[in-house]
Amino acid sequence: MVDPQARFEALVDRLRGQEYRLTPQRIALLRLLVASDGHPSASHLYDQLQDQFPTTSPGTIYKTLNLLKDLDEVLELGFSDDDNRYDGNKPYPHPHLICVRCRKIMDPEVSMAQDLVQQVAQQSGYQIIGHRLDFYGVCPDCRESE
Amino acid sequence: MVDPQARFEALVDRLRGQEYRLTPQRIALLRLLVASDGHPSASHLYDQLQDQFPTTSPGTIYKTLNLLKDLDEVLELGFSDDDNRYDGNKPYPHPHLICVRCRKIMDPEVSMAQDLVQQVAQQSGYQIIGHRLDFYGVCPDCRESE
DNA sequence: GTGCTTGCAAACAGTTTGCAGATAG
DNA sequence: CTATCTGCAAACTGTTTGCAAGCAC
Repeated sequence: MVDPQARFEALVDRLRGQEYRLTPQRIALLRLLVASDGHPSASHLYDQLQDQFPTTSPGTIYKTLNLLKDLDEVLELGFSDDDNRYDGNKPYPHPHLICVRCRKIMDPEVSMAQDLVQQVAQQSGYQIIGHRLDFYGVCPDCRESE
Repeated sequence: MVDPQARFEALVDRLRGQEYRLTPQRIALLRLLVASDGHPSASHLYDQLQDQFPTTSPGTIYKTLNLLKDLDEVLELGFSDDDNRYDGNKPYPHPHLICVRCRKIMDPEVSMAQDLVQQVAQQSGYQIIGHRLDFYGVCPDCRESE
């Protein structure tokens, strides 16, 4: 759906275009973000960075993720009972399918989602500026190993 | 939509039916829950209980809310960046309309929501066991006072 | 009287913040 | 050279847990 290399370059350009610095740590994080389609958590990203940057810290990762979030280049999925998850490939609201067992997060294809947003806007009179559509179930892998 | 008195009695019966004790604190909390249609937070409930029970503690409130949640008699809306909110009147998943300014939470009338759940189930092959449909906007009151 | 519940305080977990030293541009 | 970034550690916040005393049944 998204070409990882193109997306990586777009993110690099976006940072370079402003006064932001392209540190090796940030470049590695951007690569990980665009290479993940499982919606990684900060601690997952932290683990993956240990090889290249054994001294990197959670704080740095959160700072970069928050920077990207402020630039609207990453979508943060917050959970009150679990780590936040991040999507650097589709940084705009879209439906998510969450396995309650292994916590894998997928993007289902649902044509009806935008229609629903419209319906809420029309019915309520609110101007809808964002949404969060999460569906919970057990993924095929977890169902199998029951 | 829900008769508060009837709902209150249903909750009381539910607790009495099991081995749970109907303490004055719990009864007051149940009354507050069914009387609120604004999806109160634990700290909001705590504030409201101060008159009647000046020594009540957040811990007790959370314990009772978690008990009701385990009995599927209250719906918990968790937020990673804000207090959890609780709905004791409609303790099943349904769409919410959230004001990003004053954090008021309403229940929009949306006929399409169940269709969307169906569509996700069909398209993904997951058995959907829950969902969370949140829409963000600015409520009329807050829009007015801009 | 029994054992669930309360209230208090400490613990918890994920995230944020502050700061001194390091480094990208 | 300078302002931003990193890494570390402490702080923060909402929620949970442990425990002794209280109270519903």
